[in-house]
Amino acid sequence: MTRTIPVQDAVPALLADKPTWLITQVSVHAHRLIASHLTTAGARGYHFRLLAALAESGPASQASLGRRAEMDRSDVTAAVNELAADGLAERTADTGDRRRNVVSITAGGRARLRQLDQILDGVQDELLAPLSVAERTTLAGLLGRVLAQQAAPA
Amino acid sequence: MTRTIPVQDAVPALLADKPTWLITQVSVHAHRLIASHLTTAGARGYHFRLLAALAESGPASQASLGRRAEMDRSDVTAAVNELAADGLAERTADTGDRRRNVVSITAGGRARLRQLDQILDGVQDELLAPLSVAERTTLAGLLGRVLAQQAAPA
DNA sequence: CAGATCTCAGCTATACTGAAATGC
DNA sequence: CGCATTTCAGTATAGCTGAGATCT
Repeated sequence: MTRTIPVQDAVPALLADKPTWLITQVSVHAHRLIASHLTTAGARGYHFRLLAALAESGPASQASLGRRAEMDRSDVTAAVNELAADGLAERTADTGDRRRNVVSITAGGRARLRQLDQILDGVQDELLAPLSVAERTTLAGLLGRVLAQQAAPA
Repeated sequence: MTRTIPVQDAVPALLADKPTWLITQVSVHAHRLIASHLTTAGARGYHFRLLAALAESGPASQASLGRRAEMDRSDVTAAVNELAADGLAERTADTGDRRRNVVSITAGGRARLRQLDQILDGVQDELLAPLSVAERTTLAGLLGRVLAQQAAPA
């Protein structure tokens, strides 16, 4: 299997052989695909993450949303503003705990979530095109185990 | 390096099941490990990348270095300044093509490269601790094939 | 009192763009 | 002329910190 990389501009083996390099490069590629496809649809990655969290776990405070979608507390505020401005989510006061807002997904938000999910599924296919279904499962399993260690370290 | 992640704030399945999400999260984790270990040694990731490129392919122009180490042309300038200030690389004029600089690695640079390489090998072990040797090979192979498609798309 | 929440202002690192100066 | 190289200035974005106001 030959790759068309000019010899003079080849990535050093000392680098190319390291798993962290492979992961980083694939991640960069994935990020570009996602940003490109979502931008076409007028969305951002965090829009999808927030809508997914809202759809799966129901209305939530912004702090909880941030933890579930792996977003900083400061950035959730602006992101929810964007979703609300587009009618995809609603922000109301929490009558039980008046420090909090309660953010809920709207019908339009659910439709948007389905649309973005389809776009992202297409990105998975594009990114993993060289791999068979079985290989994609293997890859996801290995990555999942690496991540599990991070979430629950020794 | 902070780790939070209470159990009740689980990542939505719609997200957690996507390979791009797994890859991104592992990449973030890897980046934190690398930055943490290299900072302790007073280095940056691009220092290693540049030194590796210089050691493997010999003296090179900054443009070629940037392509090999996946760095922007603008950022190579500052990075080479840092290496030169530490005596790890030397910048001289190219007598054959007077647009170019020729950057060479020094003896100190080679020693530094060996040191950083050992640090990064340790990071690989830490990141991939949950996987067997065979599984690490499988993971690297799968990621390599995904990347190969990126470098030489259909 | 300690601690959680929301918001805003601002910081830092990274990646990239534009343009000028020089030379092929 | 087009194109490559180096350099600097500036932009955009993500991720994060600090602090204040409010509330449990």
